[in-house]
Amino acid sequence: MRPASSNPTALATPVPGSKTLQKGQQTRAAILDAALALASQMGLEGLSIGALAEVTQMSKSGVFAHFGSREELQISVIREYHARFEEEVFFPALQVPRGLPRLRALFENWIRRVSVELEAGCIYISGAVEFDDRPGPVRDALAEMVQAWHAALKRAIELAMHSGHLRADTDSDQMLFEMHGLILALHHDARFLRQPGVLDRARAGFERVLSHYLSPAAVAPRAVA
Amino acid sequence: MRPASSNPTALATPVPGSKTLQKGQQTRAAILDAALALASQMGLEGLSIGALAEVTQMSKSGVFAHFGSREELQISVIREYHARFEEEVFFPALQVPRGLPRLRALFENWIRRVSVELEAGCIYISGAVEFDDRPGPVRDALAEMVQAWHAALKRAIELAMHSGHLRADTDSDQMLFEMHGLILALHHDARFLRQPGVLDRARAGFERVLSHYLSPAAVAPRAVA
DNA sequence: CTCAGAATAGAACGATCGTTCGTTTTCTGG
DNA sequence: CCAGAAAACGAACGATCGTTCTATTCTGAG
Repeated sequence: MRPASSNPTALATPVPGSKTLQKGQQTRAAILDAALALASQMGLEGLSIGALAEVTQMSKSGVFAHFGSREELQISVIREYHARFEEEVFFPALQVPRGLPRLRALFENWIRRVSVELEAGCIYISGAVEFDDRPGPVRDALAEMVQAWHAALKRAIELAMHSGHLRADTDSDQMLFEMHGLILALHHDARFLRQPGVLDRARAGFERVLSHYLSPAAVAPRAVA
Repeated sequence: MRPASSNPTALATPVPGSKTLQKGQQTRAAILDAALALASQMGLEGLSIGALAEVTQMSKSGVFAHFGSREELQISVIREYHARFEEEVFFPALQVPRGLPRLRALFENWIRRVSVELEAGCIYISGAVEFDDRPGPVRDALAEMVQAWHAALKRAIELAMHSGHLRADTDSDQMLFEMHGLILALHHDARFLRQPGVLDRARAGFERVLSHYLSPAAVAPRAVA
């Protein structure tokens, strides 16, 4: 994932085989960082090279040269967001015991990511709306990332089924659909309607979803519910 | 609501007091119709006067003159969408007996509206994403309409509570939150991910939500559930 | 039929967009 | 330290944006 440090021998001197780039990748990362913030606020379609140049104190052509086209810039932003999303939501949950605990951790991390972005906006969600009618490589890249995340969630659900935490007849796609709905409603009410306390509403909704799919064996150690 | 026909005496001859406009309102309606289709596909931000002029076979300034500004055009589109939404989703449900049947009708109409728009897109949803970070009159108008719709739904939920169909301790805001989530997930999966069969997934989710909030007295006449 | 006023057209404006090109600055390996 | 490459700049392009202004066409009431 990391740009150049994948080769442990590459500390200061570049690897012979690799392209002799250092400063380039560095400013590219800085541009991408600003682009991510800008796209989170203005949307992927609202992301303009001129505004990006102004923020990064560079010339338009200087910014442009790093990506070759606006489309490539948008795709790079999507990939960068995906990497951060993984690192913030997915990977930490892997250190939680599989099954129900991990599923809970995934949802809690997801919720926090969406609600922390009260001033940032989730690119997965805004991008889905922006590109649901625009075919092309940007839409393809976005859909690929979203589907990868959904697939990971589905695996976590099925792991919880096989662990006996969730009912064996659980429809994992249906449960994922309902979880996703809670996230989207949270995003909508928090960001657009500016409603306070929606975070707990999403949590309560998740508990209600869980209470339906929990296996009878798993509810026993818990309270009356 | 209707522009000029609110006065029953105004059949062909314009009312003395009203402005003597006929052709104007007519082409304005035609423009608005095209604008609604265009905004549904490209988003409210993607709606451009130039493209609108091309579709309606008019000049840019001719289109422009009907609204005075792009913002006013966007707001007019929102209002027009609201009127159609009411006519398609809300009003028909009023002819269904209040309580649970009406609530079911509201959700079913809502679902259909969102899924019929597989090639149109719900402006409430896309607009919420586009304007969640852009204050101004457009956002205000959009938020007003969305909140009015949510308030209507909340009233329907509380009517079902008072009718004894839903549990008396139902948190109507919470239930509305979960219903809204199902709609948003349906919109996302159908329009962006192009998944087939998500309509039934939303219906199943709603039945699950209902099964939790249904009053014990109301579940009796139904099957084993 | 006429004629005021509404409705539309047409041209132009400044601004911004993504992109191209040639030059200049900055870095870096030998 | 120096040559060559990489990176950044600056100016310009054609296109499109919303908007303004003036002129033309159309329409409907007296």
